Amino acid sequence: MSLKREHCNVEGTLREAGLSQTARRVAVLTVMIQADGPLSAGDILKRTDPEQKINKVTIYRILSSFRENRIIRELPTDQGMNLYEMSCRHNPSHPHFYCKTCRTMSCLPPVNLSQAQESFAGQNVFRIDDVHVHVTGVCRQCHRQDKI
Amino acid sequence: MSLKREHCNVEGTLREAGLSQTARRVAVLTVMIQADGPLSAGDILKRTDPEQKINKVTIYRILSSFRENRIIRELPTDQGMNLYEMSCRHNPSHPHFYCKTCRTMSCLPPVNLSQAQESFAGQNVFRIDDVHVHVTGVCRQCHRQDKI
DNA sequence: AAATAAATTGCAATCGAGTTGCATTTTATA
DNA sequence: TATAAAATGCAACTCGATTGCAATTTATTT
Ligand SMILES: [Mn+2]
Ligand SMILES: [Mn+2]
Ligand SMILES: [Zn+2]
Ligand SMILES: [Zn+2]
Repeated sequence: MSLKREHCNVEGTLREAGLSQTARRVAVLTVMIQADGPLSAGDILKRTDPEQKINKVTIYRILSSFRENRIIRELPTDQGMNLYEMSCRHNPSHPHFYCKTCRTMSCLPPVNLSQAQESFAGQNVFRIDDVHVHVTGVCRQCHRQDKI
Repeated sequence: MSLKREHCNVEGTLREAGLSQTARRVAVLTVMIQADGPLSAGDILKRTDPEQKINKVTIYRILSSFRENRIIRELPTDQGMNLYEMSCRHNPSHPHFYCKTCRTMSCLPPVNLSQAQESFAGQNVFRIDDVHVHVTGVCRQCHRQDKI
């Protein structure tokens, strides 16, 4: 489920999103593109050049701007913190497996939900306790009330 | 997607789970059974009898025991807090729709994932931004290492 | 290149859902 | 009733994430 091969271009991605090219954004996006799985804000901070000593607030603000621009997607965990991964054409939306024991999230191939239980058996999955589908968007009521 | 009609019995549910019948547990479970959608810990606190003035810590501990006994299931939101709903035979696992605008979570009927986009169109869904499948359990590595 | 306006960043403080330790109260069992 | 076990309240705490504001950096215009 890793990508690596033929992935996004940092400068081009920022330009297309209309985000100015700052050293901080380039550093964070480079980490995200090179990641082989979902990362937490703390993971990202650790993987940036220590010389840059980026503030954690900056990490969160950059992650927010990336999320708003669909450069990354945010994956909530059962532990109350979020993980992040690239959301580009090289990495379309897919299921994730979260191990409650080692608290690691791993990516799973896209699959038909009704076949999920059997299909995930071949992955790094010993036991499945729950399969949860989470749909996000805007409801009719909010659209009617012009909240968006 | 509401239940109401022919739902679980409070005393029987606690007994089957091996949980002692305390006034607090009865109050929380009654709220959960009567709920017409996922509730937050704060929602539950508000819906219990003010005369009982239950402590929020007690709410969280009761929710944990209910979750461990599969009486309820926990639904993480994009806002960093959890919602809870009954996890009994009357309410099998199903997708949820979370509106980013009004921050309300509503239940959706079980559906084939590949048909999700079209199938959810008839619900209180104006626009779908993301369909995320979240699988929870234990990975092979953790099982091998006897962490469980 | 220098000046200006706009956007980004760091720092400290703060938020808030959720947790922990411990004393007190309630429940189950004898 | 007496006793042990479990549940609860209270206060303090954790930690990921957010906010306000001043300082810095970037983009844009002379
Ligand atoms: Mn992934
Ligand atoms: Mn539901
Ligand atoms: Zn694991
Ligand atoms: Zn809404």
